[in-house]
Amino acid sequence: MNLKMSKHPIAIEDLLKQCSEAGLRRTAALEACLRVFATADQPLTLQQIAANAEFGVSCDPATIYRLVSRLEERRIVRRIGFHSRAAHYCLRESSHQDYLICRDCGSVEVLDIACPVEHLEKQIAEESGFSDLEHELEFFGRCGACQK
Amino acid sequence: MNLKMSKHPIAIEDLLKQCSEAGLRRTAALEACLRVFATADQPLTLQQIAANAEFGVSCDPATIYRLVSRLEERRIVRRIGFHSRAAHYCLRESSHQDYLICRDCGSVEVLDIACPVEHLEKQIAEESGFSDLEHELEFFGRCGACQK
DNA sequence: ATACATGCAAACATTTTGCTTTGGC
DNA sequence: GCCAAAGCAAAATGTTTGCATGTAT
Repeated sequence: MNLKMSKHPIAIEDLLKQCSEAGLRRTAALEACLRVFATADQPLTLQQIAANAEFGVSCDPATIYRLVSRLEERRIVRRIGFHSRAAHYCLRESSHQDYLICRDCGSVEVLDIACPVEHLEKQIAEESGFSDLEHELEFFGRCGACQK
Repeated sequence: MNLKMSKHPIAIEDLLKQCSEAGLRRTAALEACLRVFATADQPLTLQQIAANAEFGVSCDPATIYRLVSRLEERRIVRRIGFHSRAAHYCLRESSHQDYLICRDCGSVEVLDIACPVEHLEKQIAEESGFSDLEHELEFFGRCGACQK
């Protein structure tokens, strides 16, 4: 089994169509941004998007920020990881690493569940050459209070 | 089954002992910080630590930053989530949400694995009252290059 | 006494917003 | 022509460092 993702080519035109259906205008920055996303083999920061060779045009950071935010709102791209700007810390003593996080209010709950990926972790350690593997599992959603 | 974590009391003295064995001095800020961590029911930001009622003493943000960094280095606390300061984005089109991340160089690889938590996600959705659940699974470690 | 920890101030990186101008529809 | 998007500038947020002073060991 190969762990790395096998990339099938993504058609920019399809993405552009999605965007226009979502009410976005076909601008140079949008096309550039989609080109970068479509060819990227890993998640990118806003800076990395701008710096990518595929991007081609020069563009203000604020523009990329707003553009990607729009894409995120329209669920064409996803922002990964904790959405909070600040880092979170907890005692290592507690072995829990599974979280339930509200997208809206940012609340973080710790889940008390049996970890389902122990076996997977071993396999990844062997195949990837990474050492000292640990993992975290996060569930993102909208909490009861924020649904109202 | 109750998803929420059941907290067993954590002895501050034990933590202080760990710290002193790790070469840290027993300062007011250290004690305050451990008090907060020991009573917290979720991961905290540096600001939340300082603002917590348990903290008690007033203390410069830079001090807390360095203190928690020291605790992290000594593996007494853990920093959760992507360690990068910048947010990462990717196309939603690709359904992959499993990552292998190097703690040192920050590289992010996308893993092509069958997701082991579908079932769990349904259960959590039912029991938590959260809507629109999605999840991410991250493996953190040290990549081959960074091990040298 | 010494080295580690703190406070204060400043630099830094990134995100976010306000306002004007440009350009897609 | 209208409204969304871009550019530019500045504020906001959170992290990180430098240096002088304080304090645990």
